[in-house]
Amino acid sequence: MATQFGERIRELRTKQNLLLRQLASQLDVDTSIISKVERGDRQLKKEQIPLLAQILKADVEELQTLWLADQIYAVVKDEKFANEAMQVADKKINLKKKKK
Amino acid sequence: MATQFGERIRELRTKQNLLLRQLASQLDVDTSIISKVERGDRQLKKEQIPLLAQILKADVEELQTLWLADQIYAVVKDEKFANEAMQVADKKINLKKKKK
DNA sequence: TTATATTTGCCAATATTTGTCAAGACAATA
DNA sequence: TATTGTCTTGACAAATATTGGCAAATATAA
Repeated sequence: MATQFGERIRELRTKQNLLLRQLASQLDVDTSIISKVERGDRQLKKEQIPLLAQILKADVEELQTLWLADQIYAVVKDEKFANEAMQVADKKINLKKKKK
Repeated sequence: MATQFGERIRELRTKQNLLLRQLASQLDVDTSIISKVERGDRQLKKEQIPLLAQILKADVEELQTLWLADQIYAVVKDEKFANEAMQVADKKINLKKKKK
């Protein structure tokens, strides 16, 4: 299954008639990396997202959220108790938020 | 903040009057590793959970769930859009489940 | 104090991730 | 069919992260 992030990137890129190689060159990585990212074979590095968003004229926060969702999914995807673990993690996240 | 997993392990271990070194020896790792795991400085390897559960006479699935929750939390803990990403990931998880 | 338990910082070994390159697949078209 | 351009894939090396163990430091108890 492809990643949310990758699918969105491809969508944005093709809508703007950008070639993989053009996007790659602006991001300063090899074309193959973007190809893999869009297909969900690889994760982009978090630090590359802001520049990517800029190139694609996209909302950084949207891309960061999709990227993060992919990271979460990667961790739980084959786990039997994914849902239970998500709930436990969720509680902790919101506990932390309250504290602030 | 300590991990859910680590806190539970310590709880189980102390209740059974096991020393770090005794638990460590049964798990065949250095004492310091268990110390770090219990304090949340380190994550235990997933493969070690079944044996650990056995030693502590605990429910494997409970420990696996706590462990997984910690992995999720580690990924999102400093992220502004943790909640949004969790929601996105959640959708994907349950989509997958339906397919089966 | 002394003895024992736990914690901490550091290192080496191992594993994972990242990026590049080169070759291959595929489609459009001359 | 041969050519061109785009995209995909796998192999590899370099960079980075993780793991476990040691030893010194610290805490706890007798």
